[in-house]
Amino acid sequence: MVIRLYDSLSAQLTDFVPLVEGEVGIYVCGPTVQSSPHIGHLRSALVYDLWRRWFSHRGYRVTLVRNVTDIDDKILDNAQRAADAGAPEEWWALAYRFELEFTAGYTALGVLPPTYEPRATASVQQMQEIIQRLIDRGHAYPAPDESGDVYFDTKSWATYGVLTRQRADDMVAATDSDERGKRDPRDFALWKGRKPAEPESASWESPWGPGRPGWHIECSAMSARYLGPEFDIHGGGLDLRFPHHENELAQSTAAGDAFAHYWVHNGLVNVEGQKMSKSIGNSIFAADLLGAARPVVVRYYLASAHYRSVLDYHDGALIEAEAALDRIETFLLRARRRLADTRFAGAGAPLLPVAFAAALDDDLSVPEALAVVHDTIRAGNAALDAEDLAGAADLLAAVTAMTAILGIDPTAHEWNSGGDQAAHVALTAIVERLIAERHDARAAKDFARADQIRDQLATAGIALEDSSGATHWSIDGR
RNA sequence: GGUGGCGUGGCCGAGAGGCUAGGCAGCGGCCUGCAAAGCCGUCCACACGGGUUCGAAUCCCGUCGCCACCUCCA
Repeated sequence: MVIRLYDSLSAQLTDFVPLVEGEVGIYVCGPTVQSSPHIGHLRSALVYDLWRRWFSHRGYRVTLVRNVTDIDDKILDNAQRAADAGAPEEWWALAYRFELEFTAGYTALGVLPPTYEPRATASVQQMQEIIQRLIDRGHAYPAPDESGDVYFDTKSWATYGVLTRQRADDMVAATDSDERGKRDPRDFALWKGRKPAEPESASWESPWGPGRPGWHIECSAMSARYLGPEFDIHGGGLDLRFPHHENELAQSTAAGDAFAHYWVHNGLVNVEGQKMSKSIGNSIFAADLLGAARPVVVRYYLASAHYRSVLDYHDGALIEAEAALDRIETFLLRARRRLADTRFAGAGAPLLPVAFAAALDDDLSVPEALAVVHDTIRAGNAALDAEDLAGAADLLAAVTAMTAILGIDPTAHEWNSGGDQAAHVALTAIVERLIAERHDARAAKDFARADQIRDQLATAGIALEDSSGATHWSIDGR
């Protein structure tokens, strides 16, 4: 079965053909760690986590590289601002502090660590080598002023603009405030000469004088360093297509690297139909989102729209996701409860439904895959209703396998951090005592008393469900 | 000016020439002492106007509305 993906460069769905049989190398643009992670960063990381999980399931050996850009104008600006405000923090401390926030957000969401997570500052030498190659090949030039800047010469590269299908002449002239020594306004900085006000720690020696890398070069350097000059998939947010990815593509190919075979871009997240922006102040930060619902609910929500669609965050979005996930959780628990202590416990062929696999093969169509999950749950519930335990066991195994691949099994260990065992034992004793009392009341047809007990437990957030023979209790549906 | 995308039932959100997802909410039923959970049924939509076709939500043309990017961006 072949995996198909939408390649932004050719603008069409394409069969994925790996460079090396059985292997796939994926480079994803990670964050510039200049401020706290928001919902869009989480979605992006999750999208490539899902791609990675699916490729792995399909038997590929996946090398996923997601960088951290830890040197950049904004990081320096923010550090300077902190100093101005009387709360000095070194730029590298600031960058690392935010990097830890990103990692915490990813971890909470169940995003698996990438194979490697390189920092830009650790690959400055590799960047300089590419810049030198570009100069040697006539595609880059040191600025004629004394700035120490080096620019990519867009006019020298005929295919500049292919990724976003733009002709240079049609582009709106850059409103770049600092053109300095550029030959053309579209040229972009590969290397930025050190300015007197900038900290020495943010400066590296180079053949063109002390300075630091421009914004795009780090990805060209790190992708080549870890995946090779030619690799399979390059991913990132849709907003990075231009200029970031366009420039990466231009500089890498102009330097002689074959670069990525496929380009994948994930859609952005809007809030109440609007783009998130600092000026509107409508950003949904990772910490807020993860505080608003169980992490697995957030994961389900972020994964539930197709990865290339715009995802709109609105009031109630998490409640809807919670409802859908509760359905999954209720089935898993119900089925395991019913099958426990039968010969079907833990049985069931763990076969992935064909439709589920086909959906994910088709450009990672998680929405369709989720439809299969829900269809399977309906069939599983029906099997349980009909006391078809063999059938239920198979369907339970299928749902377990599907939700494991998507990382949305709410009963999985990763989402359940132990809790207080002693407290749980104590609670169980009390609740079971009340359930027994209610059982007696029901047997005596004293339904007023039975309902009173149920209502009291409900007030404490404990729900009772009667089924044939036994009463099941749970806290908040869990 | 250039490039790309979107408009689907009460809401979210897939699909992509005929078999017309899925979730949530609603309604009817079954089950239950009553519930809950579950099951069955129901609600059968694709911005608008033309066209192609035996057949269009899907293809083509046009119109309207919305959005993104064009050197800060996941």
